[in-house]
Amino acid sequence: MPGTLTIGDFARATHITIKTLRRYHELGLLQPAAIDPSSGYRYYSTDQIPTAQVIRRFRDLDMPTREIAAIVATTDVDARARLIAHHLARLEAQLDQTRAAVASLRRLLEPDPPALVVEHRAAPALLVAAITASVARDDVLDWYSEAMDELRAAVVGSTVTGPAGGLYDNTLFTDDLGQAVVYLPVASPPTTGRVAPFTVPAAELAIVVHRGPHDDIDVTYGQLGSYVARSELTVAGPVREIYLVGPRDTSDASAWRTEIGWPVFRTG
Amino acid sequence: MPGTLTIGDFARATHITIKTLRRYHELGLLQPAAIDPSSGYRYYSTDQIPTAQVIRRFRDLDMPTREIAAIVATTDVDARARLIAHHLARLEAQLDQTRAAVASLRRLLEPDPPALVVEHRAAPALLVAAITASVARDDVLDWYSEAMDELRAAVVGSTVTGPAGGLYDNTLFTDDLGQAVVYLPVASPPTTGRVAPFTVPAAELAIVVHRGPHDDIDVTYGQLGSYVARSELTVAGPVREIYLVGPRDTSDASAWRTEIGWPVFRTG
DNA sequence: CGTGGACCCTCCCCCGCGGGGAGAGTCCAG
DNA sequence: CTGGACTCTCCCCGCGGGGGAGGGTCCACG
Repeated sequence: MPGTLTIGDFARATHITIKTLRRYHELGLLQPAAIDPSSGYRYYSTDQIPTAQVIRRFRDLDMPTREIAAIVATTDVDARARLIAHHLARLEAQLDQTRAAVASLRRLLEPDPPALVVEHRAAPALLVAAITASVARDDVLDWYSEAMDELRAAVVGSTVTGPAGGLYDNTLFTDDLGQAVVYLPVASPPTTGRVAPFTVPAAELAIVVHRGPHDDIDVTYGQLGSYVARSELTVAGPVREIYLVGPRDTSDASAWRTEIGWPVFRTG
Repeated sequence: MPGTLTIGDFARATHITIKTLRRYHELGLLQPAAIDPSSGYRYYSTDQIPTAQVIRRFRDLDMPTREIAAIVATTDVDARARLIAHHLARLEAQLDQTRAAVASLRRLLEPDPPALVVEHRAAPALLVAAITASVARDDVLDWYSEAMDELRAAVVGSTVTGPAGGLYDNTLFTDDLGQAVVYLPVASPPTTGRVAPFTVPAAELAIVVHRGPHDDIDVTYGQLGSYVARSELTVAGPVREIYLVGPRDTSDASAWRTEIGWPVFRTG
Protein backbone atom coordinates (compact mmCIF):
# COMPACT_ATOMS: atom_id res chain seq x y z
CA MET A 1 0.00 0.00 0.00
CA PRO A 2 1.63 3.31 -1.00
CA GLY A 3 2.09 5.75 1.84
CA THR A 4 2.30 2.96 4.38
CA LEU A 5 5.49 2.44 6.36
CA THR A 6 6.70 -0.34 8.59
CA ILE A 7 8.01 0.71 11.96
CA GLY A 8 11.57 0.54 10.65
CA ASP A 9 10.79 2.78 7.69
CA PHE A 10 9.04 5.19 9.98
CA ALA A 11 12.04 5.22 12.31
CA ARG A 12 14.29 6.11 9.38
CA ALA A 13 11.96 8.86 8.26
CA THR A 14 11.53 10.49 11.66
CA HIS A 15 14.81 9.64 13.36
CA ILE A 16 12.92 8.12 16.26
CA THR A 17 14.08 4.75 17.56
CA ILE A 18 11.87 1.70 17.03
CA LYS A 19 11.86 1.11 20.77
CA THR A 20 10.68 4.62 21.39
CA LEU A 21 7.99 4.39 18.73
CA ARG A 22 6.63 1.28 20.40
CA ARG A 23 6.57 3.07 23.74
CA TYR A 24 4.81 6.06 22.22
CA HIS A 25 2.23 3.63 20.90
CA GLU A 26 1.53 2.02 24.24
CA LEU A 27 1.48 5.44 25.92
CA GLY A 28 -1.16 6.53 23.41
CA LEU A 29 1.11 9.29 22.19
CA LEU A 30 1.33 8.12 18.60
CA GLN A 31 -1.08 5.45 17.42
CA PRO A 32 0.04 3.54 14.30
CA ALA A 33 -2.30 4.06 11.35
CA ALA A 34 -2.93 0.32 11.18
CA ILE A 35 -2.04 -2.83 13.08
CA ASP A 36 -2.11 -6.23 11.45
CA PRO A 37 -4.36 -8.19 13.83
CA SER A 38 -2.70 -11.52 13.13
CA SER A 39 0.96 -10.51 13.28
CA GLY A 40 0.74 -7.45 15.52
CA TYR A 41 2.89 -5.51 13.02
CA ARG A 42 2.51 -1.74 13.29
CA TYR A 43 2.02 0.25 10.10
CA TYR A 44 2.38 4.00 9.95
CA SER A 45 1.11 6.49 7.41
CA THR A 46 3.32 9.12 5.81
CA ASP A 47 0.81 11.66 7.17
CA GLN A 48 2.05 10.82 10.66
CA ILE A 49 5.60 11.91 9.97
CA PRO A 50 5.05 15.60 10.78
CA THR A 51 3.23 14.69 14.00
CA ALA A 52 6.10 12.45 15.02
CA GLN A 53 8.54 15.25 14.39
CA VAL A 54 6.58 17.66 16.53
CA ILE A 55 6.60 15.05 19.28
CA ARG A 56 10.33 14.72 18.92
CA ARG A 57 10.80 18.46 19.30
CA PHE A 58 8.75 18.57 22.45
CA ARG A 59 10.63 15.63 23.92
CA ASP A 60 13.86 17.47 23.13
CA LEU A 61 12.43 20.20 25.32
CA ASP A 62 11.75 17.64 28.06
CA MET A 63 8.04 18.01 27.90
CA PRO A 64 6.37 15.09 29.70
CA THR A 65 4.76 12.61 27.32
CA ARG A 66 1.36 13.12 28.91
CA GLU A 67 1.41 16.78 28.02
CA ILE A 68 2.59 16.06 24.52
CA ALA A 69 -0.26 13.59 24.16
CA ALA A 70 -2.66 16.33 25.25
CA ILE A 71 -1.18 18.73 22.72
CA VAL A 72 -1.24 16.44 19.71
CA ALA A 73 -4.74 15.27 20.64
CA THR A 74 -6.06 18.84 20.84
CA THR A 75 -7.45 20.32 17.67
CA ASP A 76 -8.48 23.52 19.43
CA VAL A 77 -5.76 26.00 18.51
CA ASP A 78 -6.21 28.16 21.60
CA ALA A 79 -6.05 25.28 24.04
CA ARG A 80 -2.96 24.01 22.29
CA ALA A 81 -1.30 27.40 22.48
CA ARG A 82 -2.08 27.53 26.19
CA LEU A 83 -0.46 24.15 26.80
CA ILE A 84 2.64 25.16 24.90
CA ALA A 85 2.85 28.49 26.69
CA HIS A 86 2.56 26.70 30.01
CA HIS A 87 5.49 24.50 29.17
CA LEU A 88 7.60 27.38 27.94
CA ALA A 89 6.95 29.17 31.22
CA ARG A 90 8.20 26.10 33.05
CA LEU A 91 11.33 26.10 30.91
CA GLU A 92 11.93 29.72 31.84
CA ALA A 93 11.55 28.93 35.52
CA GLN A 94 13.97 26.05 35.13
CA LEU A 95 16.52 28.30 33.47
CA ASP A 96 16.20 30.77 36.32
CA GLN A 97 16.71 27.99 38.80
CA THR A 98 19.82 26.84 36.99
CA ARG A 99 21.20 30.35 36.97
CA ALA A 100 20.48 30.72 40.68
CA ALA A 101 22.15 27.41 41.46
CA VAL A 102 25.24 28.42 39.52
CA ALA A 103 25.44 31.73 41.34
CA SER A 104 25.00 30.24 44.77
CA LEU A 105 27.56 27.56 43.99
CA ARG A 106 30.04 30.26 43.19
CA ARG A 107 29.32 31.95 46.50
CA LEU A 108 29.67 28.65 48.28
CA LEU A 109 33.06 27.97 46.77
CA GLU A 110 34.39 31.36 47.78
CA PRO A 111 36.74 30.74 50.72
CA ASP A 112 35.07 33.40 52.80
CA PRO A 113 33.06 31.98 55.67
CA PRO A 114 31.34 34.94 57.31
CA ALA A 115 31.24 34.95 61.09
CA LEU A 116 28.23 33.23 62.53
CA VAL A 117 26.31 35.13 65.16
CA VAL A 118 23.88 32.99 67.05
CA GLU A 119 21.61 34.68 69.51
CA HIS A 120 19.46 33.03 72.15
CA ARG A 121 16.11 34.52 72.83
CA ALA A 122 13.08 33.58 74.91
CA ALA A 123 10.30 34.47 72.48
CA PRO A 124 6.92 35.14 74.13
CA ALA A 125 3.68 33.87 72.66
CA LEU A 126 2.42 36.03 69.82
CA LEU A 127 -1.09 36.52 68.52
CA VAL A 128 -1.18 36.66 64.72
CA ALA A 129 -3.35 36.33 61.64
CA ALA A 130 -2.23 33.13 59.96
CA ILE A 131 -2.78 30.72 57.12
CA THR A 132 -1.97 27.10 57.82
CA ALA A 133 -1.63 24.27 55.33
CA SER A 134 0.05 21.00 54.60
CA VAL A 135 2.54 21.73 51.83
CA ALA A 136 5.10 19.87 49.76
CA ARG A 137 8.55 21.39 49.81
CA ASP A 138 8.60 22.12 46.10
CA ASP A 139 5.38 24.09 46.47
CA VAL A 140 6.40 26.14 49.47
CA LEU A 141 7.50 29.22 47.53
CA ASP A 142 4.35 29.44 45.44
CA TRP A 143 2.18 28.66 48.41
CA TYR A 144 3.93 31.28 50.49
CA SER A 145 3.46 34.15 48.10
CA GLU A 146 -0.19 33.33 47.52
CA ALA A 147 -0.89 32.97 51.20
CA MET A 148 0.96 36.15 52.02
CA ASP A 149 -1.06 38.08 49.45
CA GLU A 150 -4.24 36.75 51.00
CA LEU A 151 -3.01 37.67 54.46
CA ARG A 152 -2.12 41.21 53.45
CA ALA A 153 -5.53 41.60 51.85
CA ALA A 154 -7.26 40.31 54.99
CA VAL A 155 -5.55 42.69 57.39
CA VAL A 156 -5.99 45.98 55.56
CA GLY A 157 -7.24 48.45 58.14
CA SER A 158 -5.69 46.61 61.10
CA THR A 159 -2.35 47.64 62.48
CA VAL A 160 0.42 45.24 61.59
CA THR A 161 2.55 45.03 64.72
CA GLY A 162 5.66 43.33 63.37
CA PRO A 163 7.31 41.61 60.46
CA ALA A 164 5.75 38.62 58.71
CA GLY A 165 6.91 35.16 59.69
CA GLY A 166 6.44 31.48 59.14
CA LEU A 167 6.57 28.18 60.99
CA TYR A 168 7.78 25.11 59.17
CA ASP A 169 7.32 21.59 60.37
CA ASN A 170 10.41 19.42 60.59
CA THR A 171 8.89 16.80 58.33
CA LEU A 172 9.05 19.39 55.56
CA PHE A 173 12.80 18.88 55.55
CA THR A 174 12.96 15.20 56.37
CA ASP A 175 10.09 13.99 54.23
CA ASP A 176 9.49 16.87 51.82
CA LEU A 177 5.98 17.32 53.19
CA GLY A 178 4.62 18.97 56.31
CA GLN A 179 2.55 21.66 57.99
CA ALA A 180 3.46 25.23 57.24
CA VAL A 181 2.14 28.44 58.74
CA VAL A 182 2.62 31.97 57.47
CA TYR A 183 1.52 34.84 59.61
CA LEU A 184 1.31 38.57 60.10
CA PRO A 185 1.20 39.90 63.68
CA VAL A 186 -1.84 42.16 64.05
CA ALA A 187 -3.71 43.63 66.99
CA SER A 188 -6.98 41.81 66.32
CA PRO A 189 -6.63 38.94 63.82
CA PRO A 190 -9.57 38.54 61.44
CA THR A 191 -11.19 35.34 60.20
CA THR A 192 -11.58 35.47 56.43
CA GLY A 193 -11.22 32.66 53.93
CA ARG A 194 -8.14 30.69 54.90
CA VAL A 195 -7.02 33.41 57.29
CA ALA A 196 -7.55 32.64 60.99
CA PRO A 197 -6.24 33.86 64.34
CA PHE A 198 -3.31 31.85 65.65
CA THR A 199 -1.02 31.99 68.62
CA VAL A 200 2.64 31.38 67.92
CA PRO A 201 3.65 29.59 71.12
CA ALA A 202 6.34 30.92 73.41
CA ALA A 203 9.71 29.22 72.91
CA GLU A 204 13.37 29.24 73.66
CA LEU A 205 15.02 30.04 70.31
CA ALA A 206 18.49 29.82 68.83
CA ILE A 207 18.45 32.56 66.24
CA VAL A 208 20.62 33.48 63.28
CA VAL A 209 20.00 36.07 60.59
CA HIS A 210 20.34 35.03 56.96
CA ARG A 211 21.52 37.77 54.63
CA GLY A 212 20.70 37.82 50.94
CA PRO A 213 18.37 35.85 48.68
CA HIS A 214 16.97 32.53 49.75
CA ASP A 215 18.93 30.47 47.24
CA ASP A 216 21.59 30.10 49.90
CA ILE A 217 19.39 29.76 52.90
CA ASP A 218 20.27 26.14 53.44
CA VAL A 219 23.83 27.21 54.13
CA THR A 220 22.64 29.35 57.03
CA TYR A 221 20.42 26.52 58.17
CA GLY A 222 23.47 24.29 58.08
CA GLN A 223 25.50 26.69 60.21
CA LEU A 224 22.70 26.98 62.73
CA GLY A 225 22.21 23.22 62.75
CA SER A 226 25.86 22.59 63.39
CA TYR A 227 25.89 25.20 66.17
CA VAL A 228 22.92 23.53 67.79
CA ALA A 229 24.58 20.13 67.59
CA ARG A 230 27.86 21.42 69.02
CA SER A 231 26.05 23.15 71.86
CA GLU A 232 24.32 19.94 72.86
CA LEU A 233 20.91 21.37 72.23
CA THR A 234 17.99 19.56 70.72
CA VAL A 235 15.19 20.65 68.45
CA ALA A 236 11.73 21.12 69.90
CA GLY A 237 9.07 22.00 67.38
CA PRO A 238 8.80 23.67 64.00
CA VAL A 239 11.48 25.99 62.67
CA ARG A 240 10.55 29.67 62.54
CA GLU A 241 11.42 32.25 59.98
CA ILE A 242 10.84 35.95 60.33
CA TYR A 243 11.08 38.09 57.24
CA LEU A 244 12.78 41.23 58.49
CA VAL A 245 13.57 42.58 55.03
CA GLY A 246 12.11 40.90 51.96
CA PRO A 247 11.22 41.43 48.32
CA ARG A 248 8.34 43.65 49.41
CA ASP A 249 10.77 46.04 51.08
CA THR A 250 13.54 46.20 48.50
CA SER A 251 14.28 44.70 45.15
CA ASP A 252 17.95 44.43 46.09
CA ALA A 253 18.07 40.77 47.04
CA SER A 254 21.42 41.14 48.78
CA ALA A 255 19.76 43.43 51.34
CA TRP A 256 17.18 40.87 52.41
CA ARG A 257 17.28 39.71 56.01
CA THR A 258 15.61 36.57 57.27
CA GLU A 259 15.69 35.54 60.87
CA ILE A 260 15.83 31.79 61.39
CA GLY A 261 14.72 30.62 64.81
CA TRP A 262 15.27 27.11 65.96
CA PRO A 263 13.29 26.12 69.05
CA VAL A 264 15.75 24.34 71.32
CA PHE A 265 16.10 23.00 74.76
CA ARG A 266 19.21 21.89 76.55
CA THR A 267 19.78 18.17 76.58
CA GLY A 268 21.92 15.86 78.70
CA MET B 1 28.81 13.49 71.35
CA PRO B 2 28.86 17.16 70.34
CA GLY B 3 29.03 17.79 66.62
CA THR B 4 27.28 14.50 65.92
CA LEU B 5 23.93 14.50 64.18
CA THR B 6 21.37 11.80 63.58
CA ILE B 7 20.17 11.47 60.02
CA GLY B 8 17.07 13.51 60.84
CA ASP B 9 19.09 16.35 62.31
CA PHE B 10 21.37 16.27 59.33
CA ALA B 11 18.38 16.37 56.99
CA ARG B 12 17.08 19.46 58.76
CA ALA B 13 20.47 21.13 58.63
CA THR B 14 21.09 20.48 54.94
CA HIS B 15 17.55 20.39 53.54
CA ILE B 16 18.23 17.00 52.03
CA THR B 17 15.63 14.30 52.50
CA ILE B 18 16.43 11.34 54.74
CA LYS B 19 15.68 9.03 51.85
CA THR B 20 18.14 10.86 49.68
CA LEU B 21 20.82 10.87 52.37
CA ARG B 22 20.51 7.12 52.65
CA ARG B 23 20.85 6.79 48.89
CA TYR B 24 23.90 9.04 48.88
CA HIS B 25 25.36 6.76 51.50
CA GLU B 26 24.89 3.59 49.50
CA LEU B 27 26.13 5.33 46.36
CA GLY B 28 29.28 6.25 48.25
CA LEU B 29 28.57 9.93 47.69
CA LEU B 30 28.37 10.91 51.34
CA GLN B 31 29.56 8.44 53.94
CA PRO B 32 28.18 9.03 57.45
CA ALA B 33 30.91 9.90 59.94
CA ALA B 34 29.93 6.90 62.05
CA ILE B 35 27.55 3.96 61.91
CA ASP B 36 26.41 2.18 65.03
CA PRO B 37 27.28 -1.43 64.21
CA SER B 38 24.49 -2.87 66.34
CA SER B 39 21.61 -0.62 65.33
CA GLY B 40 22.79 0.47 61.89
CA TYR B 41 22.04 4.09 62.82
CA ARG B 42 23.89 6.63 60.70
CA TYR B 43 25.59 9.50 62.48
CA TYR B 44 26.87 12.56 60.67
CA SER B 45 29.39 15.15 61.73
CA THR B 46 28.70 18.86 61.52
CA ASP B 47 31.83 19.05 59.36
CA GLN B 48 29.91 17.21 56.67
CA ILE B 49 27.27 19.89 56.32
CA PRO B 50 29.19 22.03 53.82
CA THR B 51 29.99 18.94 51.76
CA ALA B 52 26.33 18.01 51.71
CA GLN B 53 25.44 21.47 50.54
CA VAL B 54 27.92 21.33 47.73
CA ILE B 55 26.40 18.03 46.69
CA ARG B 56 22.98 19.58 46.73
CA ARG B 57 24.11 22.43 44.50
CA PHE B 58 25.58 20.08 41.98
CA ARG B 59 22.47 17.93 41.98
CA ASP B 60 20.40 21.06 41.36
CA LEU B 61 22.56 21.48 38.29
CA ASP B 62 21.79 17.90 37.27
CA MET B 63 25.31 16.71 37.66
CA PRO B 64 25.36 12.88 37.75
CA THR B 65 26.05 11.50 41.21
CA ARG B 66 29.12 9.65 39.98
CA GLU B 67 30.74 12.90 38.94
CA ILE B 68 29.80 14.58 42.18
CA ALA B 69 31.37 11.68 44.02
CA ALA B 70 34.54 12.19 42.01
CA ILE B 71 34.54 15.88 42.81
CA VAL B 72 34.04 15.59 46.55
CA ALA B 73 36.57 12.75 46.71
CA THR B 74 39.26 14.72 44.86
CA THR B 75 41.59 16.91 46.83
CA ASP B 76 43.44 17.91 43.67
CA VAL B 77 42.15 21.38 42.93
CA ASP B 78 42.95 21.26 39.22
CA ALA B 79 41.23 17.94 38.65
CA ARG B 80 38.25 19.26 40.51
CA ALA B 81 38.14 22.41 38.42
CA ARG B 82 38.33 20.30 35.29
CA LEU B 83 35.38 18.20 36.37
CA ILE B 84 33.32 21.26 37.13
CA ALA B 85 34.26 22.96 33.89
CA HIS B 86 33.28 19.83 32.02
CA HIS B 87 29.85 19.92 33.54
CA LEU B 88 29.43 23.60 32.84
CA ALA B 89 30.25 22.91 29.21
CA ARG B 90 27.58 20.26 29.21
CA LEU B 91 25.08 22.70 30.64
CA GLU B 92 25.98 25.19 27.94
CA ALA B 93 25.50 22.58 25.24
CA GLN B 94 22.18 21.69 26.74
CA LEU B 95 21.08 25.30 26.66
CA ASP B 96 22.08 25.52 23.00
CA GLN B 97 20.14 22.40 22.25
CA THR B 98 17.09 23.79 23.97
CA ARG B 99 17.35 27.01 22.01
CA ALA B 100 17.69 25.05 18.77
CA ALA B 101 14.71 22.87 19.61
CA VAL B 102 12.54 25.88 20.34
CA ALA B 103 13.56 27.55 17.09
CA SER B 104 12.98 24.50 15.01
CA LEU B 105 9.67 23.86 16.71
CA ARG B 106 8.57 27.31 15.72
CA ARG B 107 9.62 26.66 12.14
CA LEU B 108 7.82 23.34 12.21
CA LEU B 109 4.56 24.83 13.42
CA GLU B 110 4.56 27.44 10.69
CA PRO B 111 2.08 26.27 8.06
CA ASP B 112 4.56 26.78 5.28
CA PRO B 113 5.59 23.51 3.65
CA PRO B 114 8.38 24.27 1.19
CA ALA B 115 8.21 22.49 -2.16
CA LEU B 116 9.98 19.16 -2.18
CA VAL B 117 12.26 18.44 -5.10
CA VAL B 118 13.33 14.83 -5.30
CA GLU B 119 15.88 13.92 -7.89
CA HIS B 120 16.85 10.42 -8.99
CA ARG B 121 20.44 9.75 -9.81
CA ALA B 122 22.54 6.73 -10.63
CA ALA B 123 25.65 7.42 -8.57
CA PRO B 124 28.81 5.69 -9.79
CA ALA B 125 31.28 4.09 -7.41
CA LEU B 126 33.63 6.62 -5.83
CA LEU B 127 37.10 6.17 -4.39
CA VAL B 128 37.60 8.16 -1.19
CA ALA B 129 39.65 8.56 1.96
CA ALA B 130 37.39 7.51 4.80
CA ILE B 131 37.07 6.93 8.51
CA THR B 132 34.66 4.21 9.59
CA ALA B 133 33.33 3.50 13.06
CA SER B 134 30.43 2.15 15.04
CA VAL B 135 28.81 5.17 16.62
CA ALA B 136 25.88 5.92 18.90
CA ARG B 137 23.52 8.54 17.55
CA ASP B 138 24.08 10.98 20.38
CA ASP B 139 27.79 10.90 19.63
CA VAL B 140 27.55 11.31 15.87
CA LEU B 141 28.09 15.07 15.82
CA ASP B 142 31.19 14.99 18.00
CA TRP B 143 32.53 11.95 16.21
CA TYR B 144 31.92 13.59 12.85
CA SER B 145 33.84 16.75 13.57
CA GLU B 146 36.78 14.89 15.05
CA ALA B 147 36.92 12.44 12.19
CA MET B 148 36.62 15.19 9.61
CA ASP B 149 39.51 17.09 11.18
CA GLU B 150 41.60 13.96 11.02
CA LEU B 151 40.61 13.39 7.39
CA ARG B 152 41.49 16.94 6.36
CA ALA B 153 44.84 16.60 8.07
CA ALA B 154 45.51 13.29 6.31
CA VAL B 155 44.83 14.56 2.79
CA VAL B 156 46.86 17.78 2.80
CA GLY B 157 48.82 17.78 -0.43
CA SER B 158 46.36 15.57 -2.32
CA THR B 159 43.72 17.10 -4.55
CA VAL B 160 40.27 16.90 -3.03
CA THR B 161 37.99 16.06 -5.97
CA GLY B 162 34.58 16.78 -4.45
CA PRO B 163 32.57 17.67 -1.37
CA ALA B 164 32.81 15.65 1.86
CA GLY B 165 30.17 13.05 2.56
CA GLY B 166 29.01 10.38 4.93
CA LEU B 167 27.26 7.02 4.96
CA TYR B 168 25.00 6.16 7.85
CA ASP B 169 23.74 2.72 8.65
CA ASN B 170 20.02 2.31 9.01
CA THR B 171 20.37 0.89 12.49
CA LEU B 172 21.67 4.29 13.55
CA PHE B 173 18.11 5.52 13.20
CA THR B 174 16.23 2.42 14.26
CA ASP B 175 18.44 1.41 17.18
CA ASP B 176 20.50 4.52 17.91
CA LEU B 177 23.67 2.63 17.10
CA GLY B 178 25.33 1.69 13.83
CA GLN B 179 28.20 1.95 11.39
CA ALA B 180 29.04 5.41 10.14
CA VAL B 181 31.53 6.49 7.47
CA VAL B 182 32.79 9.97 6.73
CA TYR B 183 34.85 10.57 3.63
CA LEU B 184 36.65 13.02 1.40
CA PRO B 185 36.99 12.13 -2.29
CA VAL B 186 40.68 12.35 -3.24
CA ALA B 187 42.76 11.17 -6.19
CA SER B 188 44.91 8.75 -4.19
CA PRO B 189 43.54 8.02 -0.69
CA PRO B 190 46.19 7.69 2.03
CA THR B 191 46.32 5.24 4.94
CA THR B 192 47.08 7.13 8.15
CA GLY B 193 45.74 6.44 11.61
CA ARG B 194 42.04 5.79 11.28
CA VAL B 195 42.02 7.05 7.69
CA ALA B 196 41.81 4.36 5.00
CA PRO B 197 40.89 4.12 1.32
CA PHE B 198 37.26 3.19 0.76
CA THR B 199 35.00 2.76 -2.24
CA VAL B 200 31.55 4.21 -1.92
CA PRO B 201 29.55 1.68 -3.94
CA ALA B 202 27.52 2.65 -6.97
CA ALA B 203 23.81 3.03 -6.23
CA GLU B 204 20.47 4.23 -7.45
CA LEU B 205 19.64 7.23 -5.25
CA ALA B 206 16.60 9.29 -4.40
CA ILE B 207 18.06 12.67 -3.56
CA VAL B 208 16.82 15.78 -1.80
CA VAL B 209 18.74 18.83 -0.68
CA HIS B 210 18.35 20.05 2.87
CA ARG B 211 18.73 23.79 3.34
CA GLY B 212 19.87 25.34 6.58
CA PRO B 213 21.24 24.03 9.88
CA HIS B 214 20.91 20.39 10.80
CA ASP B 215 18.49 20.94 13.68
CA ASP B 216 15.73 20.47 11.16
CA ILE B 217 17.27 17.78 9.08
CA ASP B 218 14.85 15.14 10.27
CA VAL B 219 12.08 17.10 8.59
CA THR B 220 13.80 16.70 5.24
CA TYR B 221 14.39 13.05 5.99
CA GLY B 222 10.69 12.76 6.67
CA GLN B 223 9.78 14.33 3.34
CA LEU B 224 12.16 12.05 1.51
CA GLY B 225 10.88 9.05 3.44
CA SER B 226 7.31 9.80 2.62
CA TYR B 227 8.19 10.32 -1.05
CA VAL B 228 9.95 6.97 -1.12
CA ALA B 229 6.98 5.25 0.51
CA ARG B 230 4.46 6.83 -1.85
CA SER B 231 6.58 5.92 -4.87
CA GLU B 232 6.64 2.26 -3.88
CA LEU B 233 10.36 2.25 -3.53
CA THR B 234 12.32 0.41 -0.92
CA VAL B 235 15.52 1.25 0.90
CA ALA B 236 18.71 -0.62 0.02
CA GLY B 237 21.70 0.20 2.15
CA PRO B 238 23.02 3.04 4.23
CA VAL B 239 21.77 6.60 3.82
CA ARG B 240 24.22 9.02 2.25
CA GLU B 241 24.81 12.64 3.02
CA ILE B 242 26.94 15.00 0.98
CA TYR B 243 27.93 18.28 2.55
CA LEU B 244 27.69 20.72 -0.35
CA VAL B 245 27.92 23.83 1.82
CA GLY B 246 28.78 23.50 5.49
CA PRO B 247 30.14 25.36 8.51
CA ARG B 248 33.59 25.23 6.94
CA ASP B 249 32.32 27.25 3.96
CA THR B 250 30.15 29.83 5.66
CA SER B 251 29.13 30.69 9.20
CA ASP B 252 25.65 31.57 7.96
CA ALA B 253 23.84 28.37 8.89
CA SER B 254 20.86 29.21 6.71
CA ALA B 255 23.12 28.96 3.66
CA TRP B 256 24.20 25.40 4.39
CA ARG B 257 23.26 22.74 1.85
CA THR B 258 23.23 19.04 2.57
CA GLU B 259 22.35 16.45 -0.01
CA ILE B 260 20.54 13.46 1.38
CA GLY B 261 20.70 10.36 -0.80
CA TRP B 262 18.56 7.36 -0.12
CA PRO B 263 19.61 4.20 -1.99
CA VAL B 264 16.40 2.75 -3.39
CA PHE B 265 15.14 0.12 -5.71
CA ARG B 266 11.70 -0.37 -7.17
CA THR B 267 9.56 -2.92 -5.41
CA GLY B 268 6.51 -5.02 -6.32
C1' DC C 1 13.05 2.28 86.03
C1' DG C 2 9.41 1.51 82.46
C1' DT C 3 7.24 3.09 78.67
C1' DG C 4 5.32 5.67 74.70
C1' DG C 5 6.25 8.13 70.94
C1' DA C 6 9.50 9.76 67.91
C1' DC C 7 12.98 8.19 65.30
C1' DC C 8 15.63 4.99 62.43
C1' DC C 9 16.48 0.67 60.03
C1' DT C 10 15.93 -2.47 55.72
C1' DC C 11 13.29 -4.10 51.95
C1' DC C 12 10.30 -3.86 48.14
C1' DC C 13 7.54 -1.51 44.82
C1' DC C 14 6.52 2.60 42.17
C1' DC C 15 7.37 6.75 38.79
C1' DG C 16 9.16 8.60 33.79
C1' DC C 17 11.94 7.80 29.80
C1' DG C 18 14.69 5.06 27.61
C1' DG C 19 18.10 1.03 26.28
C1' DG C 20 19.69 -4.10 25.92
C1' DG C 21 18.72 -8.48 24.75
C1' DA C 22 16.27 -13.08 24.48
C1' DG C 23 13.19 -15.97 21.99
C1' DA C 24 9.85 -16.46 18.68
C1' DG C 25 7.01 -15.20 14.73
C1' DT C 26 6.60 -12.76 9.94
C1' DC C 27 7.72 -10.92 5.48
C1' DC C 28 9.49 -11.17 1.00
C1' DA C 29 13.14 -11.38 -2.83
C1' DG C 30 15.91 -14.60 -5.03
C1' DC D 1 10.99 -22.75 -0.48
C1' DT D 2 14.35 -20.74 2.06
C1' DG D 3 17.25 -17.49 4.46
C1' DG D 4 17.99 -13.23 6.21
C1' DA D 5 16.07 -9.12 7.58
C1' DC D 6 12.51 -7.49 10.08
C1' DT D 7 9.12 -7.32 13.87
C1' DC D 8 6.76 -8.96 17.83
C1' DT D 9 6.39 -9.40 23.17
C1' DC D 10 8.52 -9.78 27.55
C1' DC D 11 11.77 -8.95 31.09
C1' DC D 12 15.73 -6.59 33.12
C1' DC D 13 18.70 -2.59 33.50
C1' DG D 14 19.95 2.56 34.10
C1' DC D 15 19.09 7.21 36.50
C1' DG D 16 17.37 9.86 40.74
C1' DG D 17 13.97 9.72 43.61
C1' DG D 18 9.34 8.72 46.48
C1' DG D 19 5.81 5.73 49.18
C1' DG D 20 5.02 2.61 52.50
C1' DA D 21 5.33 -1.78 55.31
C1' DG D 22 7.24 -4.05 59.24
C1' DG D 23 10.23 -3.95 62.81
C1' DG D 24 14.13 -2.27 65.88
C1' DT D 25 16.14 1.79 68.83
C1' DC D 26 16.53 5.94 71.58
C1' DC D 27 15.46 8.82 75.32
C1' DA D 28 12.69 12.31 78.13
C1' DC D 29 9.01 12.11 81.09
C1' DG D 30 6.27 10.19 84.53
